Amino acid sequence: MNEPKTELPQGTLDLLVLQVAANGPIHGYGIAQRIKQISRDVLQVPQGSLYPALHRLENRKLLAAEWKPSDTGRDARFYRLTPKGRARLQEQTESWARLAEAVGLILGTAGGGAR
Amino acid sequence: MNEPKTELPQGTLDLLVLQVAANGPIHGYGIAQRIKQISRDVLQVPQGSLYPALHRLENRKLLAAEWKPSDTGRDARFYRLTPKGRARLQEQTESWARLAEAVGLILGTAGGGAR
DNA sequence: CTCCTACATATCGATCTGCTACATGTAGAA
DNA sequence: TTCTACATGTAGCAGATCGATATGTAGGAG
Repeated sequence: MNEPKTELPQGTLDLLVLQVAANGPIHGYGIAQRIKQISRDVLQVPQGSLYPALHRLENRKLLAAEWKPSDTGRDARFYRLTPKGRARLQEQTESWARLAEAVGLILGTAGGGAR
Repeated sequence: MNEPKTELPQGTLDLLVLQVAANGPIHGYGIAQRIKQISRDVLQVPQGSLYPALHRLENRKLLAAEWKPSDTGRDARFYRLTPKGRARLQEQTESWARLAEAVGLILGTAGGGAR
């Protein structure tokens, strides 16, 4: 009934999109599907977040795009990672790891740090 | 030289503050110190983020505050968790766990999903 | 005496980003 | 015909973090 809404913290969306795009050319709609699928429906990316993010990443030359027919025959915009994007993905991934570890440390305090 | 700047994604700060405040009354400055210390200097909370966050949390009745002299004798504002704050902390903690797991799944894709 | 650092709080404005709602259009199934 | 899946896009709002700036005390270095 009440599925908890997991909103994406700032910066997280870029990381996810870059990672998914790193696995080969894929269009926006597909990116959203994959994120949802791989995360077992935990992460759902609304279009209003997705497309602006894609445009952002393209403007910053982290992604490159071209129009090509999708599986269904209709034209879609396929994105692939640029070298710059690949570098950024690595940075972001490390940054996320640091953050996750640090937050884990703080949250671990609850049980009593010394335990 | 270039220490990587770990900026706090939206919402994360509240979680950290609530958690630290859960360990007993503490003033703002002390909260920042603790977060920095426990995270081994990975997480540093600027004043420009900290105090607005504290006011926010107080307005929402997640924290309660009172003026008391600190260890050094000067007056400081001590915060403690309200019952509502405790509930929120639990929610946020679970939410964070879900998010961290989901992001982990996506990032894990790099090595080859099936593996 | 003066300067600098640590303690302690606070606000303002810039900036970024994510979300809701809305708009467009095709194709196939019910 | 109506509804869903596919596929992209924009406008405007809401929310949060950050850097810069301000105030004031106390103690140690020079």
